[in-house]
Amino acid sequence: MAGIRETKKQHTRKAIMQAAITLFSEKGFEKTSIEELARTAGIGKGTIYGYFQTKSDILHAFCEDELECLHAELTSNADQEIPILEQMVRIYMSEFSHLTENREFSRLFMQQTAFPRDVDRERHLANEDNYFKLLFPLLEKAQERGELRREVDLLYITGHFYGLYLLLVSAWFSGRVQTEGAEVALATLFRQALEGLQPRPAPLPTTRETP
Amino acid sequence: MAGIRETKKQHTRKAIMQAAITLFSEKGFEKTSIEELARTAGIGKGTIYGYFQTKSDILHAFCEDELECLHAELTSNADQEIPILEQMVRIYMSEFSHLTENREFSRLFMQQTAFPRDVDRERHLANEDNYFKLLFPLLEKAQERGELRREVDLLYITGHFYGLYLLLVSAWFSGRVQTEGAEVALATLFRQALEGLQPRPAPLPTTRETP
DNA sequence: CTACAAAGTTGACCGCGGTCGATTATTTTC
DNA sequence: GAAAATAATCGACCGCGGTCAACTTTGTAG
Repeated sequence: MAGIRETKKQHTRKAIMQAAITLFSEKGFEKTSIEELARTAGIGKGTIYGYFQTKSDILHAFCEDELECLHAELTSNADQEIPILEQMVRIYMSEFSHLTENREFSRLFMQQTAFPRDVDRERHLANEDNYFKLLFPLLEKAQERGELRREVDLLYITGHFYGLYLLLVSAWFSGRVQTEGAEVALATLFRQALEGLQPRPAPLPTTRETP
Repeated sequence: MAGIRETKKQHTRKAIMQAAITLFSEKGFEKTSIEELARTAGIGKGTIYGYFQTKSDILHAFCEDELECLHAELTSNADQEIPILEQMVRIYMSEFSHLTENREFSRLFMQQTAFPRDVDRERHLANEDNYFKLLFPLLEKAQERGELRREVDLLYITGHFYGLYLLLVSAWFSGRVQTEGAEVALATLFRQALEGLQPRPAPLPTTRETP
């Protein structure tokens, strides 16, 4: 038996998602009401809550799809031979350019991603682990090539890049960084992180100039 | 003339803030309704909107007070002679320990701080500038002492520390970092940022345990 | 003091996100 | 097949944040 119920459920879920994509893109997340969403999907208002717990959850589901797609894209495009700096810039700029496509949308997404509610913690960690699966191999290779210090934990290295990415996004939302200047800024930050903020020790361990 | 109006306004504002502090601390931000807030402050619901534009604004006002207090505390405690690493850890751990005191509260605050709505942009930038005023002198001194590269823009240096702080907070909210482990994690990240993620070209002249 | 203008206050009202018990559709049991 | 059990759907309903036109209080001009 195919299971009429299961079929219908899948169909309804698709309908909700489709309506969400349409309406969110058309008039934005905030301006779209649940009632309108339900009407567009051809179902009752309450039904939505059988599929998603909150309005934001619908956004999340949508973003997760996007992210999955993005990951797939990155995984296939990942060129493990180019310098790690360039790899990281590419990856995070791909993400960033998704952000710029819908500002309001992305604000909510970033707010929930960076500082998730306790309820979303599990899902959030799973998402992050996916990220690690993507990044770790690249970073390991870079370690082997001698581009990254071997004694630094991969989790920390990931953290550095992600932290600087958060900074960039934050600066973008606050208007301190424009869309056009983002790539340069990110590349600069990444390069500085690689090279270190303190002066590199001179080839000859000469003493300080001024005591 | 004392100005009855001005006096009353100040008084009302104080009353709202006082009610907010009480109720937010007691039952949390989300669980406190504007109506209850108004009742507690002894005024009508609509009056609140003569003083604050949104419910979040009340939170913001409260947080700004906190921040101002924090800044004052930091400015007076700032010891410009200790290593910059330690200075930065102290400053950001002060902030962090404020966060841990009220989780729900802080989530909202961080969400709005890191990814502010366009409406709040101006206020946000002003806040950040305050931060810079606090940090820049310390960083400049560190540059002069040779602890930080002189050719790196102070804005970028600030960015590095702030980005890693964002990361830490994010990891704390997602449960990846516990409250107790935060300081060690942050210090590690900061140290790595200073030293750089790529292998140093020459060994550090300071200490060297294992060849 | 009076009349008028300006500023401040108010609660009924709106639309929203989210809940819930009643209703309908599907599956299981016999 | 019918009947019982379970799952899915629905929209009236709730409390909330936020608005607004009517109203009250304060300041000012003659």
